[in-house]
Amino acid sequence: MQQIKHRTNEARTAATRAALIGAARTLFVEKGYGETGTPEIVAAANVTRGALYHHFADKADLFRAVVTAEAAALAEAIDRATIPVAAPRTALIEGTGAYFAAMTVPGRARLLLLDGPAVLGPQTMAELDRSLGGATLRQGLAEAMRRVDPVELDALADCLSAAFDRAALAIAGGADPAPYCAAITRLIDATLRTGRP
Amino acid sequence: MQQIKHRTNEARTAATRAALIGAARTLFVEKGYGETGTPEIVAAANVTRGALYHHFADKADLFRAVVTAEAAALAEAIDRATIPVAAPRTALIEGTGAYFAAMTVPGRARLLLLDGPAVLGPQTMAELDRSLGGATLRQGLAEAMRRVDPVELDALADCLSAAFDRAALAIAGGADPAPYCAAITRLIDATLRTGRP
DNA sequence: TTGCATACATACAGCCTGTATGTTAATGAT
DNA sequence: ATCATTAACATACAGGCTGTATGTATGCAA
Repeated sequence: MQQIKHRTNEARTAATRAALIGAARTLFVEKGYGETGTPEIVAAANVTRGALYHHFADKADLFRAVVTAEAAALAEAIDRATIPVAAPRTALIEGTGAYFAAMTVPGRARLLLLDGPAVLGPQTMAELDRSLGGATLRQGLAEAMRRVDPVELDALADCLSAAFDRAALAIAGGADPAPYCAAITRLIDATLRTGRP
Repeated sequence: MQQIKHRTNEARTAATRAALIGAARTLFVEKGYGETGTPEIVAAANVTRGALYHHFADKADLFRAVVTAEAAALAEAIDRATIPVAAPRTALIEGTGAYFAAMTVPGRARLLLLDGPAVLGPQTMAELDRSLGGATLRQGLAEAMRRVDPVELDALADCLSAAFDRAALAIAGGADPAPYCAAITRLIDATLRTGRP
């Protein structure tokens, strides 16, 4: 630990930011945003509060960085698992399966579905979702239901994703995944059936 | 304001509790749970912090009282609007309409759908919902879809109510209600259609 | 009326947040 | 290679907030 000579500034910044985000993620998941103090975070990251407030505007800004990283990891996991498929219905089913699988990462549901919306607001979370994960669900629905008004399709995608979120949260909370998967599959199939008479 | 002689203890308690819950509700809605301090609350309620901590264990306990009252008001509004109807499909559509109408009360969506779950936890909110609003949606679904496994029906009701919640939150956030109502109606009809082949 | 419990009010200790200021090391220009 | 500048911290401080401990007055029951 003594050979740390001539470290470039860029590397220093990356290291401390990563340490802070990692430690903060652990504590935010364990105790929640409100119950986690910055002294605790910097102690876990082996830095001082000065470093924290040098890299982040405030505690909420650090939390935003944690949530953004988590959303990016989620999007990447889904992208990685989603192989381009022909049938739109299959794509939707597989997509939600990938979503559920990626959502089992410990703490992810709490960060993205519980504390995130409360601390950063729903519109910030929606923008984040749009900029990263993209409108995968919306596109899948659009492809499968051509005759639906695009404005209603937006709302429909929003409501369906809320249903998926609730299922993911319930599973993360210890619920049996099977009935939720069945319910979600039923919901998708039922919705698709209304798109083409 | 000087004629307050010989007030019974019960009345005093009811008055201060009501003043605290009312003031807290206003501030929690305006600024959120985390950004609202107890000094602010007691100033708005014209009491001292001593009174607050005499009637409530801590700030979260006061918040719980606010959320409980809000959930009770929501349940009562829905009960009041829901006239016993014969057709189960009509009952479901009317029920969600009553839910949306009751959810337009300013601040209600934030309290019940945003800060509530984050501060009190999803299971506490679910228990609260169960003890007050009851399983209206679940019962309606069960009546319309006899052949579905009860366990899956629970999950289905949970997911559907999440979709309703998202719609209510979006509308409370300024979104156009029309497409959301259309999407929800479509979702209900599509789901019901899967219950009876 | 007298003793007790309730309903507060006040004071205090500890923690946490954000900022201001100081210090060291890297970077860019000469 | 040197020097000025700036980034990357570290430390110290002020203010506010939470929860508790203690004190007081009023309703209540015997």
